[in-house]
Amino acid sequence: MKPNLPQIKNMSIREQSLDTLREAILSGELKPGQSLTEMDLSRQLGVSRAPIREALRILNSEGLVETIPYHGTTVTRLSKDDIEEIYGMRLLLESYALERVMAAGDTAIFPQLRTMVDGMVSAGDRGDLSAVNALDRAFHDALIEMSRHHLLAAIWQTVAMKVRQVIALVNRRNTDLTRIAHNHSPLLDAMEAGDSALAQQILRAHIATAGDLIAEDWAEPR
Amino acid sequence: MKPNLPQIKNMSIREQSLDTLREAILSGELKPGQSLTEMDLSRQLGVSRAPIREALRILNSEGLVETIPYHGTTVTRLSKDDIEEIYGMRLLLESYALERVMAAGDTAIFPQLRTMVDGMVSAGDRGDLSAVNALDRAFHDALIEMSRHHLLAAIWQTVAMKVRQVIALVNRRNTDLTRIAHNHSPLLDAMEAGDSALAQQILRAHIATAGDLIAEDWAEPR
DNA sequence: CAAAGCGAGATTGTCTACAATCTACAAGCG
DNA sequence: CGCTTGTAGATTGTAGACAATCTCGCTTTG
Repeated sequence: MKPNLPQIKNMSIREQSLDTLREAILSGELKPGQSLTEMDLSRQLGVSRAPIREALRILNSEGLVETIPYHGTTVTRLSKDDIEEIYGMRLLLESYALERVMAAGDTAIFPQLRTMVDGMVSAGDRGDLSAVNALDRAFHDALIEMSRHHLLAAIWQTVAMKVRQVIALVNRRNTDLTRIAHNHSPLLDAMEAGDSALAQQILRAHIATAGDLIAEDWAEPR
Repeated sequence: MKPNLPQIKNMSIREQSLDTLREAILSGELKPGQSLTEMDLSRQLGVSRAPIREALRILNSEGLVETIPYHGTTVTRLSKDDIEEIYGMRLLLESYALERVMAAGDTAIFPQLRTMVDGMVSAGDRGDLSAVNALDRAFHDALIEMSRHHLLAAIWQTVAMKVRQVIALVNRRNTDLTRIAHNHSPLLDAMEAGDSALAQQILRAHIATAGDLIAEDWAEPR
């Protein structure tokens, strides 16, 4: 009944441009401080300036770029303070999500998380960095999703984007990644055991550790 | 040496349109569900569609309007669940801000807050609704500002907008307002006394009460 | 009579051209 | 020499025209 066809591309040029630019920023392809001129972008993407401009407005309100009138648009710079703020906010939001998930007491959602954790651990053991990152993102996104709070999910989106950008810009040590991968297992254990306080404690330590590792390595660019 | 000239207005048409539209939505002039056509807006504001479109993209990413391709843009509808989410998020963010403010221990900021509270109480006593609302907003904005957390402030912006919109759409009872006005005083007292736990408790009760009062009165439109 | 197909009108999506503004460097003036 | 001023080039801001798409009522057809 639902063939689930691959949904032929039906996105407006604006949205395609938006996705392309956002992906380039989050992946670190476009680096903080880099200046973007509408003409260049429109030439590179083979479209006119109008949809590019609208995409840049959106990126601007998402905090990924900054525009100065008649001067130009640049990818937002990230300072060490910014990173600490990002991880502080991340902790606040995820902690709230976890609290809601635990309060709801819906155990049916745990197997899904377990699959991700297992995958993450094995990916970490075989040193597949990008797989660990992808599953890590999926796990935390799922946690937010399961909290069933639309506004929280929307805000999470913007914070998670910044987290992604930061991670793409630092060279994570391999050992850190495996450690992070293995950290998810006890968190989920505590959740499954219904031990809300312990789960909170592990989550806090997990995120704080990740944030500190990043902040340590952060080289203030230029 | 500094004649302090009145800084001639130099905002782009896009920004002026954005401010005008946002203000109209937040004040309730443009009601949830109302449809906005770009042509109408550009005629009413006397500008072309380009800056209107860019303004609408921004409002869309702020969650104030929703756009369906080739169909139109409408002011985002608000359900009772939305209001509960908004106040839940508001509580989370303000509580975090208060925690940071108390941890910083900078007492120099309190007189400023005291002035607002005094003004709010007297405005409440003489039944000046709009003054109470304005000072209430100023108080909570100041609290966020004093937490010295740029990302928190940015996120607060979007949540505070929704709060403003909600408040503009309900008929607040006069008695509620004076009660809310007087509630700020003990909060500030606890802050000045350095009693972080009590301040948190009062803040939580204050926001939760406000949210419940709103949610009670909320008539699901259409 | 019901359902599919067609077409007019309206609305959004995109493009191109032009205007306004900024930066930088050179020319003029004390 | 130092400061102001003007001009050129580049970039963003805005406008208007055209294309693509949707909605909805009408017609046609089985």
